[in-house]
Formats: sequence, C-alpha cells, structure tokens
Amino acid sequence: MAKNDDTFRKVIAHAKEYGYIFASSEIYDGLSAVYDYAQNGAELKKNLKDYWWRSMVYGNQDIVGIDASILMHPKTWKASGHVDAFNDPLIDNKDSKRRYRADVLIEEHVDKLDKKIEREVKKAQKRFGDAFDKEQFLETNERVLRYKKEGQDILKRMGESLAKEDLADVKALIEELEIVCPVSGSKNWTDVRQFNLMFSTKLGASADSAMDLYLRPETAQGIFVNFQNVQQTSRQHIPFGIAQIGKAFRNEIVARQFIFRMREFEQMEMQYFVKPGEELEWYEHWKQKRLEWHYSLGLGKENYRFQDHENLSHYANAATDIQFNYPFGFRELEGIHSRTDFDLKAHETASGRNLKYFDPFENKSYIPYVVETSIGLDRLVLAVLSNSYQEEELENGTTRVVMKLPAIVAPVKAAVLPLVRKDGLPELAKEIIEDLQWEYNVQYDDKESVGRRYRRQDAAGTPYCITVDHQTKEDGTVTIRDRDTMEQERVKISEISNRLRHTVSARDWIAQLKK
RNA sequence: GCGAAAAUAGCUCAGUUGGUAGAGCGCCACCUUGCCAAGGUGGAGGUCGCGGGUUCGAAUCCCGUUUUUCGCUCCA
Repeated sequence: MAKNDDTFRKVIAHAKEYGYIFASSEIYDGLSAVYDYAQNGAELKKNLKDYWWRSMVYGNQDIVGIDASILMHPKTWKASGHVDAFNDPLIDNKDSKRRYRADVLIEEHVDKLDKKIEREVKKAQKRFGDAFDKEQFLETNERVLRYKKEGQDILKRMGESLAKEDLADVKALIEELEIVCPVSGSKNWTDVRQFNLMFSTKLGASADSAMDLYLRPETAQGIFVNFQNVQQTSRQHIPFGIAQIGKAFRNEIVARQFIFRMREFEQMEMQYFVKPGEELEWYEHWKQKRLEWHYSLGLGKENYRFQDHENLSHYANAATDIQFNYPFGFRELEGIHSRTDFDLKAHETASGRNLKYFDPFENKSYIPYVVETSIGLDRLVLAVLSNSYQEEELENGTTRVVMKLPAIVAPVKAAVLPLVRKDGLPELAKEIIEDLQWEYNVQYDDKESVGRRYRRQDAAGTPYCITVDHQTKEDGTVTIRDRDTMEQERVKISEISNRLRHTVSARDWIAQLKK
C-alpha cells in the first residue's frame, strides 16, 4: 500500500515534469479537482479518443458518431431524473465527522426491520417444522405485520418529506428513529443539507429574464434527445448505436485522486438501441467487446475485472463496471448499463413528442431499449499513465525512468536525433522531420549527448528514436532505437514512415494484438 | 462541508535559540561530447502562499485567511 501510494505520487510528479498534466490556474494556487492537459497530455488524450472513435464508429457499420452541446434545455434534466437523483440530502455526525446520505441512513434502518422479520420467520420455521406456511405466517403474524407497517410508514414519510424538500423533517425522522452513527455510535447529528451535483448557469445576459440551465452532468442525454433525428437521417435500423465524446460536469462534494475524479471530465460513450427483450443479450455482447478493446491497449489483462452493480440505478435493469487496477486499487474505468427504455420514454412523456421507432421488419412501433457503454476518458488517461510509468534497473547499474506507453497513443511517435551537432547531421535530421511531420508527431532534439537524449525520450514515453550518424551521409540509413528494448536497427530513410505506420495505425495495432 | 497535515527557486529540499535566502537537480548560452543521462565556463530565476500582529529587526513567534494533499459520501 505504502509502495503504491509512492508510485502514484511519482506518476503525478512525472506527469507534471514531462508536460502531461498541470493543475488548472496554477499561478492562482490551482482550483480543486480541475486539471489542464499540457502538450504531451493533450496528445495522449487526443490519441486515446481517436483510437476509441476509430474502433467504435469506423469499425462498426451500425454505429454513427455525433457531438451534442453541453448546454441543453433544462427540461432534459427533469425528465432524465437528474434534478431529483442528483440532489443528495446529506447529514454529518459531529462526533465521528463522517458524512452520510440521510436517505441511505433511513433505508438502512428499514433494512434492519426486514432482517427482524426474517428472524421471526426462522424461529417459526423451527417451531412448526413441516407444517409451517411461510406466506400465511407473513400475512398473519402480528409482530411481522407491525415491523412491515413500521418500515412502510418510515419510507412513506421520508419520500414525502424529500419530495417537499422538508429537510428538517428528514432530520426529525432520523432522531425519532434513534439512528446512531455506525462509527461513533452517537446520535449527535448536524442538520440535513441538500447538495446538487449539477452545475448551474444562466442563458441570456439580462439578469431578470435569464433562464436557469445546467452544464450537462452526463453526455448520454445529448444522444437520447437526438435519437430520432439521427436514426432518420442516418437511415439506420435497429439495432444500431450512436457514439459521442464530450465533456460533462459534476459539482462533486469531494473530488480527488488527481484526474480520477474531476469536476469537469470527459466521457466517451455509445448508446446502442435494441429491440425490447433483446437488451440483455446485447448487454453481454458489449461487455465482451469493451473488455477486448481495453485488452488491446496492452496494459495487461490481469489489470481489468468486471464489477457488477448490486444496487441498480433507477434507469437500469443490468449494470457492470470494468475496473482497472490503479496504484490505489481496482476502480471503475468504464460503465456498461442496460438502461431499458427509461430515458426515451421519459423524454417522450416530458416533450409530448412521439419518440417511437417504427420497425419495418416487425411492422410495429416501439420505444427501443438502450445498452450504454460509457468510459471516463480522463480515467483512461490515468490508467495508461500509471501503468506505463516504470523505473528500470539497467545492467550498467544505473536506473532509467521509462514510460512504456502503448505506441498507438504515445504523444510523440519518434524523436529524430543527430548524433553530433556538426558535419551536416542536424540538416539531415531536419529533412527527415519535414518528411514525417504531417503524418506523425515527431520531435527534433540535438541538446547534449545522445545518451542523455535517449533517456529524456524514454521518460517522456516516445517509442522510437531515429538517430542520424555519419553513415547516414554515406548510405542513406539511420538507426531506429526501440524505447522498451533499447535495441537499435539500421533502416533506410525511405523506410521510416512504413515502420512507424506498422506500430501506430489502429488497423495494424489491433491485428498485431490478435496474434 | 468536517477533521488531519502541509505551503521557501521549475522540481526535491536546507535554513541552527528571530539578524533581511542557500544547495542539488532542471532550464538558457557557449565549449566539450562519435550510441545509452548527470564534463567545463557563464547566466536567468524567490517581496519565503496571502493579510495582520509582536519586535529595533520575522521565512522563523502569534492570530486570521487562501490553497493543496489525505480520510469520510457519490460516481465516469
């Protein structure tokens, strides 16, 4: 644990030192949980997006990509359930300093009543043996009925109070039930306060006529509200998908762990629309597809696992996370959810529009079911960065810091280095740069000794170093050094472009990993 | 938001009982360097997070404040 904490710290420091990620507004002491992608980080992120987009949109004839706006009509969020679901009533215990969701505390109290009922059932089972009729017992036993009624009354009162935003009554309920803090065991509670996780803003410059808006807390709704337009203009038939990459915003109470949990973050998601009843098959299909995609990055299969959701969201009938093994443990990287027809149905009701799809093969209309894959792009960046950072002991006793980034997403694909800064070698190197630079992000460096330049490129994660030496002038060949093996190979200048293409094109990358 | 810790050069830190700022690395220039970093010379860069107080004098002591990091809830 201590060792991993240390690794994580090193990754963060390294990310800053090598121009990947900076704290936002750093000259003003930074802004909590907001980060900027610097020259290398921006390239890495762009490459990850590109790889995802190519494999998702170009690689599937039945998936199209869109780019919806961040601002949406406020009714969207009422319909999607976010206005209600993203409002957490929270309460703190003054003794343990722990914070809880007030509704969860109360629900847990009700769970205890359910457990009491189970105990009564077991006792009765023992007493009556084979003659025991469970259903009849549940309906007639006085104690069971009392517990059941008590639980129902509590939930009803809580639901009503939350709906009225009567937070004082929610606190009163907690006090009446004598709910204690699981940690401190005390009943010393603060007032219940409402936290809205959505960022508010206003549309219109005039203060009195401005319309209250939210910055979208998820990108998915941009797809749902466009579903019909896209389906009709793309002439897609169900099943088909809509993909999107974009920013989302959540005013998290606590947002930490570097870029793992940010207030402004980017999602890459795809909503796949299917015939009702087929959603669970497609759910399994996309679970496998997405896992294979992650494997293709080459970060090690052992670093991924599924984590099924036990408590499903209001919109889902099946949900799982692909977790990645970060330096601080396995955490969620991508969510795969079977969202049913919840969203489209909600928008149909709220908008009054008919959002049904006419199925020409079945000759009937229905609201499609949706299977969603939604990946946190920043979390993917962090997975790649933290997995790639390595300190290696070399044979000569020195250590080198190397970022073993997958070549396909590395910010700089190759550095072109003249062995020495004379004899026309820099000029030759620059010619090579000019030849490659429209296709690949390549970098020129002639500072200090060549060994030192190799190490610098290793630390920045550049997969290849192309060295121009005196032999280049004679036979037009250069050496290509591999970042991971440190081995060099001599190739013709005219071959360089092809060599790079093999390692950084999505097609060759996937083909190579399938072998 | 609550609690704990921290804030000195780009980075890592030193700064002795209060006497007005230093090292290593990095960066820039030049030299050296002919394949796996850390040779030479010179140089840039800090009102010690911010505000106030005590004092002849504060990076150092006191108060306040801001920000960051970690823990608690939630999630992509």
